[in-house]
Amino acid sequence: MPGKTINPEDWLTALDKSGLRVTSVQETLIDIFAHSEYPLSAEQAWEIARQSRPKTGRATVYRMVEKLESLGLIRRVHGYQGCSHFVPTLPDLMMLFICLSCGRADYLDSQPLNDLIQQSEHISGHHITDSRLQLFGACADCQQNA
Amino acid sequence: MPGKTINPEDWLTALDKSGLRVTSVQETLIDIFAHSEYPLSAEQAWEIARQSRPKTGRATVYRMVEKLESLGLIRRVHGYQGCSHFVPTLPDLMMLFICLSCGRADYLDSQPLNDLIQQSEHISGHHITDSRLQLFGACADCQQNA
DNA sequence: TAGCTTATTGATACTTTGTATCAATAGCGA
DNA sequence: TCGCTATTGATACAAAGTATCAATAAGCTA
Repeated sequence: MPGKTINPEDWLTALDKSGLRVTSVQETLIDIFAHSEYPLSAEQAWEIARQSRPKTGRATVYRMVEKLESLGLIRRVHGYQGCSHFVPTLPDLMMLFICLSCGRADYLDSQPLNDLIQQSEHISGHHITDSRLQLFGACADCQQNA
Repeated sequence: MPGKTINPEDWLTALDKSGLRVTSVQETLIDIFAHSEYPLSAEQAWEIARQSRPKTGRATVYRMVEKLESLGLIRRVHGYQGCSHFVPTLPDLMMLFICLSCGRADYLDSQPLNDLIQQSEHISGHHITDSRLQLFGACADCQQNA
């Protein structure tokens, strides 16, 4: 599956700019989310964090996940694994595809979604300010290997 | 907000056909979901159910919500109120809009979504078998009254 | 670089949401 | 109407997430 990279440095900068202190827990968690190919829940992130940082607290991870989400650095995945998993946000690549076979996430160009939203606004008369779209299926790799 | 109607009779028929026994709890819950303008959680449905049927058990409601969902009679709303709320499924009207002001749900024609999915499949090479799209904003009514 | 201030952390307790168990109940066919 | 058995309600339990608060550590100041 095609991978787009994420720079943890940028995330720390974003946290710093938001007025928060930059701590070692943050670095650990940012690293975990930035490098995972799979959507992670707070619980899963906690488990991974404790491998390299055993005393990491559970509440701390939940708090940090909340912060990262509210800063827009990670986004919630709605769907097959429940609604408690998160993936890194990639700027300008908004549409999320999850492979039901290997579980990996892929990001698709959001322009078609933007068009759809405009169209729906026009037809319905509603003013649309936000959207959640998730696509599921078999990724290109898994189709070949099947 | 424009309302499309739902026939509880059809739901009971669907339950019957699925091999389940038709019981009074089911009738109560189907009625609740079919007539609510707002997405309801299992917990909320339980509260409403006890108004007319005080001894209704909590687990029973959770079980029934699960059944109704697996039969495709209600669908989960992913978004602002968490991911535990459900709305009735309307055939051929798949795209869901939730008004952030009044909370009501509206159903939009899903053809644009189908087009989008086809387009995304073509571009990405993934095989898309399912999708979740939710739109949020201010409905036509609430825009006027603002 | 040591000290001070205060945001952040970790541990714990708690709340909420959802699931498993099982005897009692009530659909529904005979 | 009877009898079989799926469904129910009550309870206990598990999982997911939040609140509290003393201890810790970031980062400023001198």
